[in-house]
Amino acid sequence: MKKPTIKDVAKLAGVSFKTVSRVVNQEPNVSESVKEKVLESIKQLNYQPNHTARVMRKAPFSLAFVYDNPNSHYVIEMQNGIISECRKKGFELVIHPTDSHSDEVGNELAAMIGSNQIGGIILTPPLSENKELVTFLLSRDAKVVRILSGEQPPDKLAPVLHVDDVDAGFKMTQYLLELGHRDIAFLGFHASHESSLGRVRGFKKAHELAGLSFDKNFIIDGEFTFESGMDMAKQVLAMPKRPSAIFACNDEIAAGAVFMARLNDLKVPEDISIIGFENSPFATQTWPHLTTIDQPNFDIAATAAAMVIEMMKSNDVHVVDSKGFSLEVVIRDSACKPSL
Amino acid sequence: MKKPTIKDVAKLAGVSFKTVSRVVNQEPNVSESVKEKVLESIKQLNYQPNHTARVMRKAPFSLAFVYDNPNSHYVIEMQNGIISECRKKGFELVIHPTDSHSDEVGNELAAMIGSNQIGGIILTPPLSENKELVTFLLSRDAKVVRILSGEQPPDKLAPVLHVDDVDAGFKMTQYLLELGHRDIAFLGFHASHESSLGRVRGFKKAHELAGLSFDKNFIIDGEFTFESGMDMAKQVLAMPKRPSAIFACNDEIAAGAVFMARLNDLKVPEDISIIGFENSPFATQTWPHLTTIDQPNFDIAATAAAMVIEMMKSNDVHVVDSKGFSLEVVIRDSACKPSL
DNA sequence: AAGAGCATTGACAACGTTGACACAAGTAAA
DNA sequence: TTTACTTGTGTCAACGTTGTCAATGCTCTT
Repeated sequence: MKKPTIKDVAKLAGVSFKTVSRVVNQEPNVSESVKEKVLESIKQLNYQPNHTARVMRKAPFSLAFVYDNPNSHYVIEMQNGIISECRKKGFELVIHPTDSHSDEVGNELAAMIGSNQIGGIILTPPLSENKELVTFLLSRDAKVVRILSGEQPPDKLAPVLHVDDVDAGFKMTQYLLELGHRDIAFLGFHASHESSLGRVRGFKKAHELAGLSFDKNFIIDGEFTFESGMDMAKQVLAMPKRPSAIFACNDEIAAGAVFMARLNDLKVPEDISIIGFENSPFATQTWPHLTTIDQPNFDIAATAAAMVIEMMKSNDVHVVDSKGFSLEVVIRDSACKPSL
Repeated sequence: MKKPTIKDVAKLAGVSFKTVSRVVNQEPNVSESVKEKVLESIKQLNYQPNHTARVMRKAPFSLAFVYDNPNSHYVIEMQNGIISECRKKGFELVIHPTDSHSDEVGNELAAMIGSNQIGGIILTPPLSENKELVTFLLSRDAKVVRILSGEQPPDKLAPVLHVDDVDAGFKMTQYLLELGHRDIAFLGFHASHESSLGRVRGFKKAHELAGLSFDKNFIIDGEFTFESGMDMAKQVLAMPKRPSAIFACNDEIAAGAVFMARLNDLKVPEDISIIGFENSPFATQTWPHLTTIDQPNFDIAATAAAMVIEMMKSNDVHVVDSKGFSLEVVIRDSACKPSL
């Protein structure tokens, strides 16, 4: 049995296929009686408008989510956020994992735009930091939304969802300072990592504002991994003046640090407070549960999707404004007042 | 500047647009000289065939990956496997997260099939176990491939990729028995979870084959989470006759068990061996690194994708056969010979 | 040299939809 | 009563491809 087309419905309802099209698209100027008849026929034949033909006459109903991120939790949260918005609006999501070190991304995306497969693109770091890429995509008529770390959008090229890492780092540090900690180690400094830079900046800012100095040796370089977290914690715990708290740049580092603390017979948080960043599953899969910063990835992604869809619908880049997201401290069990 | 169409290319090259179509589709019977001219024009105009129009005349070039799984690592690995295959074959992936408890899945997918958005579907557990759903989708002309746990495909409805959990459970248990363990606890029995059932079956089989009995009290019910792992380990460690090894049904459980062992001042693996299952990032993000079973999710997914694509291309369900995957033990540092 | 056969190319319809426009009938304004 | 506008409906072209078939010209038989 072939799939029914609009013409089959029209024949059954005894009207022209254009009238059926009108009913399907909820256009005005269809009499109640006819509309009813048509809807009846649609149900009877189980008719589904052909999405492809539709796209051909209108614009693409798909957007691409481009990522280059080893953190599957992050990707899935973003992805789910985008999808939830797409479902609401009747759009489709095409995912595009990539390697940001490859020059191919731009061309691949351009090809998808050019072939009408997608109309919009959501870019995450570090791709979203690549100004050339954005400009190139824009020149190809893509609607682009970027998710970036930073207090403010860096330019006016395309709308940006900026996540305020400085503020988050500031809040978290302030929380630790208020608990009474004075010697806080920062684990996970990474010069080429925007988020890391923002978080240290907030870390410093909080100290300055409180009129406190901090030991530069307490800022440790490292990767965003469990193992690097163990290494960095090892360094820090071996120092003559051991910190009373550890600010880990993400939850994996924090989990590694917690583990290393235990290996050194230190209880968390009684002997040493350790906080994370991201509120990933890790945060509740380690013991104690991590006090951390919640990054509302799902919401950010959903907002980004809503923006691109808006831009695609109105065919205008300037229909939406950039938007900032501030992150909040989630208090759990891995930090407390320092022991005297 | 509008996107160039096949007709623009034809005009520039001074041939009919049908000839251009032939060149683009690499059809035979085009003279070298003409082909060259056309390719030149294509490059000059930066022409991209309109994917949508193409789909309308042929069949859909998209397949759906349907999942209902809280494990983001699993989802991402599958997803990446499918995409890698899609890229090679010029297909597109549409992801469809869902709630298997909802009755909507079938209708949603049927709508996507009906509207020509997708042609094939890859189903993962527990959705793939739902025979009604499969039958329904098949009746809607979908090409379906299922990924299931089990030694053999349960029916001939649609091709199945079956992962042999019994064999894997068997191998892992055998490994522990060969190390010399005689009291092994099984953490994570779950009556409605096919994989879990298979793994226990292998666990029992290995004992039987070795002519050994096992303590039924050592088979503990629980969820596939870190916290449940802690709970179950707690139960088992409190038993009068403490096991010398723990068979955890997945890596999260194992990580929870490792943690609980440490809380009880037991060294892993010296005092107690703990093995995982799945070889997720968890396995190397806990200390010691977990001896576990590797599940080649990426390969399984890629194979599944290749199958669906084959079925879509030839428009025949019987063009591919079901396929079994056997899993292998990955030896790391969390299991050793029992102390005497 | 003439017909058969093949390689090359083009004209045209078709896919299933939407948009532009036409037309008939009904309704309000003159 | 005529005019003009509104409402409901239909006809047809168009979107950018691919499939069908016909036309051309060439080579190969005999």
